Amino acid sequence: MRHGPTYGRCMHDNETHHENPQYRDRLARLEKWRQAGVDPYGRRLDGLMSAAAARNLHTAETPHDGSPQARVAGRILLLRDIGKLIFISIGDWTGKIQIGLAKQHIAAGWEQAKLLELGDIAWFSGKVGHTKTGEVTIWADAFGLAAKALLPPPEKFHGLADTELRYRQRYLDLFANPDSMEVFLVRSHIVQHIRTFLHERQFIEVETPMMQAVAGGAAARPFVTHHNALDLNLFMRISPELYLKRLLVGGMERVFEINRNFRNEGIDTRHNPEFTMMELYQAYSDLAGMMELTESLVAELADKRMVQSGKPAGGEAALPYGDRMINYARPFERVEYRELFARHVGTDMGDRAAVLARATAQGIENAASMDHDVLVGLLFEQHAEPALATYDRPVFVYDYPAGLCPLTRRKAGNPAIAERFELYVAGMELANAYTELNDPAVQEATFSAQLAGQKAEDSMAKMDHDFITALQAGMPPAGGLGVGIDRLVMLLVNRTSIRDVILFPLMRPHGGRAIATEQEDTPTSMA
RNA sequence: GAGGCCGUAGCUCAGCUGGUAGAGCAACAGACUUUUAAUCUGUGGGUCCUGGGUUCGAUCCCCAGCGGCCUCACCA
Repeated sequence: MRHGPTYGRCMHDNETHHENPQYRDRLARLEKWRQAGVDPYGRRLDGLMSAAAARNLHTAETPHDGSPQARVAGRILLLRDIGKLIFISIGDWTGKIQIGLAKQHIAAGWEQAKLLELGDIAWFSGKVGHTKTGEVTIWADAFGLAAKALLPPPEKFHGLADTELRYRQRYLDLFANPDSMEVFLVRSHIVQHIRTFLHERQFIEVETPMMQAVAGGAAARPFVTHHNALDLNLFMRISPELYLKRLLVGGMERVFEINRNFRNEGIDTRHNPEFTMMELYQAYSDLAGMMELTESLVAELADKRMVQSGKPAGGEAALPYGDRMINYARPFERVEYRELFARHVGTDMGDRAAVLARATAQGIENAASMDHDVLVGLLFEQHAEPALATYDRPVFVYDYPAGLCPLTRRKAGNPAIAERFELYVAGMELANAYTELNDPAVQEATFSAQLAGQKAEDSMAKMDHDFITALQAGMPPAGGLGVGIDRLVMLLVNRTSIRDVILFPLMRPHGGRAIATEQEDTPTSMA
């Protein structure tokens, strides 16, 4: 989209729409800068200090008019012109700092100082002092325009509240709403900490294909795309699992990947079509190893967050989420799938007759002809999962019915149970782990059974023969773990919508489906 | 995909049983050398999401469409 005269909903209107007068006023002011010999779109600035660093230069001994010199740059968020003195608050991604522009100190540049307006990006240098009310202030002796803003910024006190504009024009959200900037800075720190955590445990980070001829490793509908030169339909991956396991076969004993998966499913407060997963595999480990790893990682991250938000480390280990508190103190709660099932469904999950009766009473169609474990899974979702939302601590649910986990090793001495856990926090599935299946014959059989049970419209899944070949070459016994990064961030920064922790969540384009369809018909290549 | 709620000035929001739209901030003109969402005086600014319908008359009622949020379904 080109420069428009306004934000948001009207931006699809073209030149027939009259221009926003504020846009014209700003264009006129841009011309004044040019007439003053200033390029309103500046160049590289050296020797800059962050707003936070500049503020930290100020101490109890600092005199009013300041002593240490600082040079800062940022967006003008507040501007109070009181005649021969202008107070400006600029913001950068470390926070805000006040600038004092006094006519007596600026002299020749005073005319230009009066040209500055809200939203402009500017730099200032001067001494760090304070006002008589104690506000830390850079008393500027030099300044300049770094970039002219032609659009007026959102309201200075309320920020940008319109959720649609916040997601579609995230750049506005980021500079107008400091809380939103904070979310994404914290997100970056969380991901960085995960990498450090895993590197310390001798994992290496890898990248595996996002475009796959066979989309495997999870039960989900994939997106379809096409490679022109090979004239080949490809799927966007729904999981990196089958590739990461190939690396175990190759001898990479501890691998992880933090990257996007794509699932062609619905969108809601916990689901975005593209989402970020951390997936890892550790040779010679198992479910218990994954549980220890997950608990350490999540508890550490929660602890870091508590320290960041000013709570003493080692105290009450709780973080707010929505209208409640989640307590991340170790050890997390552990509960067996079978026990939860019995508690909330009311029968033993191994009791075929009782399960069937319960399912029929529930109104599940064709219950009698359905796989027993699938029925168990349905009843679990209906009764036990909602109960998990009431826990105020993270809960490991472990030992799943084998029929629900085709890529998982069966429990020693109990082939009906798969060595799998899911970690639930505030009712959300946050992590998922397994003792991996490394027997190629069993793997092939479970794949086949899974494919046979698939509905026609879902059967984009195919047998991944090369993966079976890989297992035949020998994969070490291993533990595998997946953690939903977006959801982890949601929990740690207290946002109940996944769109608040994804910079650019998927939005229907303006103009609706018609435009999307037109684009579909357009050739995708110039060649 | 289904249901509920929503779309009003650049931004944040009011707008009664239907009578032709308001505030704050922002903008424009002016005053002001320690403000803190600065203050004070004055001025301008609207396709009330779009298109139909009902009505003497629609921001308001009805229908359809577009977009958003929430709940549900599929999924993690």
